[in-house]
Amino acid sequence: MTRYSRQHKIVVAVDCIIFGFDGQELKLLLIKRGFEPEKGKWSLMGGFVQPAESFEEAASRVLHQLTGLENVYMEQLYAFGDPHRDPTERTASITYFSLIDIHKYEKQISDEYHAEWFPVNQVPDLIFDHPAMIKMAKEKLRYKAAIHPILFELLPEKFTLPQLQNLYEGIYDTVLDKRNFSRKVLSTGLLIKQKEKEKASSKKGAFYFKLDKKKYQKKFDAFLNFIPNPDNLK
Amino acid sequence: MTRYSRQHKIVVAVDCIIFGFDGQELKLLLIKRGFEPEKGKWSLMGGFVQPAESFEEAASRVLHQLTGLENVYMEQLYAFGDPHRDPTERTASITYFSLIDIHKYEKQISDEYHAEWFPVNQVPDLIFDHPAMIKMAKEKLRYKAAIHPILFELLPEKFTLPQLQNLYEGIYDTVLDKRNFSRKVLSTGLLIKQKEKEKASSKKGAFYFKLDKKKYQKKFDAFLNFIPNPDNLK
DNA sequence: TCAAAAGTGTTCTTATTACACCCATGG
DNA sequence: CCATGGGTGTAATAAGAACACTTTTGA
Repeated sequence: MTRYSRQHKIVVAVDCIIFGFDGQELKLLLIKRGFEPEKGKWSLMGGFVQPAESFEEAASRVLHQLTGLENVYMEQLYAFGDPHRDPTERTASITYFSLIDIHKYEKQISDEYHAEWFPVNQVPDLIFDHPAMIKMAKEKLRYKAAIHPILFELLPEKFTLPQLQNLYEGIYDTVLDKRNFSRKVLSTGLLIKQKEKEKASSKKGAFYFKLDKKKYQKKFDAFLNFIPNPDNLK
Repeated sequence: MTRYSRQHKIVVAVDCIIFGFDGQELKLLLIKRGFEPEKGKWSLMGGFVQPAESFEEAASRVLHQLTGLENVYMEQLYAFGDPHRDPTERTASITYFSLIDIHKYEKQISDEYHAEWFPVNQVPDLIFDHPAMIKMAKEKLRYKAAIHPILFELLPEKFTLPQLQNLYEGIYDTVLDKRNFSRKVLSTGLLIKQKEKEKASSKKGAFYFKLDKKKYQKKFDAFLNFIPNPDNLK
């Protein structure tokens, strides 16, 4: 068969913007780049797309390499293609952002890559256009979480309402009324109250909830509205 | 400097999903593909990314080639990268969707490519994964237009409320109450009433409106809510 | 026994929906 | 003079926001 013989060809990589939540603040998993150029500098976890791989497969592979995790929430963010974004050679980057339960990733794997979690607002200097990627990912997360029940992906299987509220407050850098928050969240029908309480962070203890996975699938694309005035955010 | 010498390289193309509205229904501009493989079949307008071009630049160039238009609404949709999506040779496609005023494009240019407008729900057989691209673009348009004042991009500078309502009704395949619709639209403050009326489509005539460009810029990312129950759409 | 965090109810305000009549005009 | 499509108002309902006290219990 014919080929597009004279066409310009480009190295294509994937980069993963990996979010986690430690109960206090939103964090990003970054690695120390292991090869030239910019070896030893901080970077998003990435990798080159291999001949038999789709972009999604490459991104899942890369995420798995770093975290040991599979089947986590991941979506394509944006294709970065500026011809000079990597000074070595033209390289496009298809970026993916994922939300993981920070307690589930395998630290020893992560250690091999010299990975560290950084608070989203205190990331170190990064290579190339990775700061722009992170900026876009943060914006998209805030945008999407204001409408869709996406943040549960960052929490462990069982979590409390105060934990969930903390997460929203952290992401939107705001303070929410707990009465209104719990009413709104519970009114979605997405949460199932457990019998046990989390007793570590308060004397009274807070009830655990689990996600109702079936309803979650169904409501995922629904427009919720967890954040009162998404317009008025800082 | 070093190069990623042994890395797999990929031909990268852009494809444009071009929406227009003729006053009656939402349409897509498609071309007859001019080269092998699949020469003569219907296709999205596309082109290969050139060495010095970013993806955005390539997409703008391709759109301009077909329509003669510049500075129209365009946003990146998705990067399609399945290794076998083009049987000739591995080719990634970065897709962009744009909204144009259907009356502004230059028909003679379009004729060179044997381009035609098709109602979005009656597109012919298309090459490769172009049907999936169109499906995604339609979904994104509906999604986005339910929240953001994006559909004005499809209308001429001056338009009437009935025209605008027709557009929303067409895109959501629904019927809206004109009293509630006009109240909601006008309450955004985005529209400036003109003195003239459009007299072609009714005896009484309908007032023209123009977009308040400044407010439009400001409110573009705001969450509006033109469609009563985005959840309950068919 | 008290400090600290969890949990819950009511009122007010605003937004959304449903719904029906008059207006202007060209034929 | 009437058929056609444009334009407008009101009342009922639902959703969102503001707000404060009681409960539990470990130290």
